[in-house]
Amino acid sequence: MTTMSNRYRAEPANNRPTMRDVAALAGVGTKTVSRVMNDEAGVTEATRLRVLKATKQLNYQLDIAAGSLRRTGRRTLSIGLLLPSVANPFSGEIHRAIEDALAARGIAVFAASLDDDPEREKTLVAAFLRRRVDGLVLTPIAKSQAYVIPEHSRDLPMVFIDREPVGIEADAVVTDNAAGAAKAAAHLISHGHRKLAYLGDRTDIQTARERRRGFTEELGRAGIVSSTIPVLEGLHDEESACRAAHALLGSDDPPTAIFSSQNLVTFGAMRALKDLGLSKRTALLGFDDFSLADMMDPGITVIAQHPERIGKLAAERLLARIDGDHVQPRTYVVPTELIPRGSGELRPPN
Amino acid sequence: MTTMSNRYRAEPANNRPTMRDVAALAGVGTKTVSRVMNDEAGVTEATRLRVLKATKQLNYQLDIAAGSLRRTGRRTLSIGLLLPSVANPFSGEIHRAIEDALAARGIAVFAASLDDDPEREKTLVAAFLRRRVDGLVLTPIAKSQAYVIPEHSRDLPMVFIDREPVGIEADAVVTDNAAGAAKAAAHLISHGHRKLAYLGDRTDIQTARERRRGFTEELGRAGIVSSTIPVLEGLHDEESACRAAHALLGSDDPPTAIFSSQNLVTFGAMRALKDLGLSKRTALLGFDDFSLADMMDPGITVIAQHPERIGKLAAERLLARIDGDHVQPRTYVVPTELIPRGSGELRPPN
DNA sequence: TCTGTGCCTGACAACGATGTCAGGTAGCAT
DNA sequence: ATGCTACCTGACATCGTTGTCAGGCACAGA
Repeated sequence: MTTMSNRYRAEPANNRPTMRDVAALAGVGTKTVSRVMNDEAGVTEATRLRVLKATKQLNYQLDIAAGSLRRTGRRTLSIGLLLPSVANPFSGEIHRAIEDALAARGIAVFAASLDDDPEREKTLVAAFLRRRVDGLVLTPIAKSQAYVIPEHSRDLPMVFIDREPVGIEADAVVTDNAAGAAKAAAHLISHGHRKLAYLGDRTDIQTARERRRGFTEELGRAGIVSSTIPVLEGLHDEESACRAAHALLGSDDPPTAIFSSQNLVTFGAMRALKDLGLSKRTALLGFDDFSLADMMDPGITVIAQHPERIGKLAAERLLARIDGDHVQPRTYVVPTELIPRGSGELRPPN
Repeated sequence: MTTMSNRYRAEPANNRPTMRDVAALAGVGTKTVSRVMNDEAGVTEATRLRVLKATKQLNYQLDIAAGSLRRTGRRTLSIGLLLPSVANPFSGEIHRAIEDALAARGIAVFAASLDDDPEREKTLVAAFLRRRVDGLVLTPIAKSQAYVIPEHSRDLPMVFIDREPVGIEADAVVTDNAAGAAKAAAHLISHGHRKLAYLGDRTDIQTARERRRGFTEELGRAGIVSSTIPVLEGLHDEESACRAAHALLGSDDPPTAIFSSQNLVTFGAMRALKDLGLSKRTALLGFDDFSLADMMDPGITVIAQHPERIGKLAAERLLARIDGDHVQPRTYVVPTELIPRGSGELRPPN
């Protein structure tokens, strides 16, 4: 009879065991199984072993989601992480640092990519909320993050990374972009350059604006009239940066040093310098480190960010909030580091 | 009175609204709200709008986990992804492709890093199972994956990537490692090399063994006695690879061409060649592409894998299984591509 | 022997949602 | 006016787990 009816099942009858199955097999109540699974006190060692044995026999796994439904605090032991792209190495480092910091607490990470799309930001945040994550780590891209105010007020822990949010007061962890760019300018100037050039990313991005600000402010401090310094912006990929650098270097009065505000822009500048045979004549200093920078000829001098520190700090702040910390939200700034490798130490031709 | 008692609350009373709150506000039953939230048929437009309005007013978000508890099929709309490391660019590409393939279905991705630790593999899989993911995409690292047989038999969709699992018959998506390595050998041989060398990764890794097999088999086909070809293995990082390459190139009868089986090994070889000033004399061909390979001098010729294709295929297989596909599990092989950039086309000195 | 004190346990309700199913209403034909 | 559809709608049980709480048992002290 039963075998007959099995024949008509679309799926095998092989259902996942529940706490009741374990309880029945161990001859105890479900609550006792629950206590054992959660390492609660007040269970005899003998009972505990009996339950664990049943657990193994049935290959039972606790259902965290079902538990969190009833559990006080309703923790799902998961958080949502929104990155420019999980395929981006900088994002990958941050992701890894966050994972490491949360793994000890058994918290799993939902990761998703924004692709510079403000709409996606909202969609993905909503998707995380529907999964009742215990917290969010977000890279803001939309014009305003005011849409998460309701959740933030409901005490959903939230930390923004890389850029500060707009329209909401919340924790943020960012690189010291202005100081880093200023450091770059100072470095080039100290190597004798007066004819600098700035190759920058899209100006709608906060970090790009900060880097430009730091750069030009440092020019001011050095007494260089910034109107004499070419500033090419809106470069968001290698190709456009390469074209811009070509134009710059082919002009009547080419710069002796280039500062590029971002990785892809740096790559574009490197290619242009290589094309024109200027790699060893025109100084280049890029914001953001990248692998193999030291293997180039000359090695590429960079302002390195510390993605692993950003990730670690963000995770620590998030955990603190999850644990009930209610201090005033603030922005945490992570310093940069200048790594000289040759390209930034080239001196201007006499 | 209420204000007084509020003073003693640890947390704001600001609880997340439930379906009952929405139902009450809209003046309907919870089931109707459920129907609206899930776009089920059979709700008057007027009712629908009333519910949606209440939804917005309360800022209500459906709880997917709670729903999946009762929902037939018990889908959580999430999957687990296990990678060597989320910080690894190759893994990042795969991750991204998987995310893109699953986003259309509203499926979120839990990502985690293995760090070459077999124990972590089991721990992380268990963590995913406790969250009742709808499927798993795993990079196997443990000696055997037999431990997931119970879950696999319970019809939990599962696709292994990069390496085939051991001790279980399941879908896998892998690069054609042997063919790629053979292609590399043939390429070097066709450029006049007879004195090749092989720099390889740890031999406990399946992909590394496959690459070595493909390489030596091609030597055989070309009539080169493989015992005359130095094979240095067990290189798992840039430093050890660099040392090995140094030893090799400094020997009495150095090779005229080097094949490196993996990115970090390639980097080590590049550094050694640079140190010894041999970059433009000794041919180098690496397995696996990397960014800036074209910016080196000479550009580095590689056997490129297609992480985006691996990820896409893995996600497609997983979705098919989730949708009830029960075909016999098999291994899907993704071809490689030789990208000539200069280093692999150097000819041996006469 | 009897009472009291702890310590273990399990029955039961509840978490937030959905499947089932019966009831109610409107529209149409008779 | 009546009966029949067809369509909407909501009450209720239920998914797998945990919080609450009361009951039971062993052991110690009187």
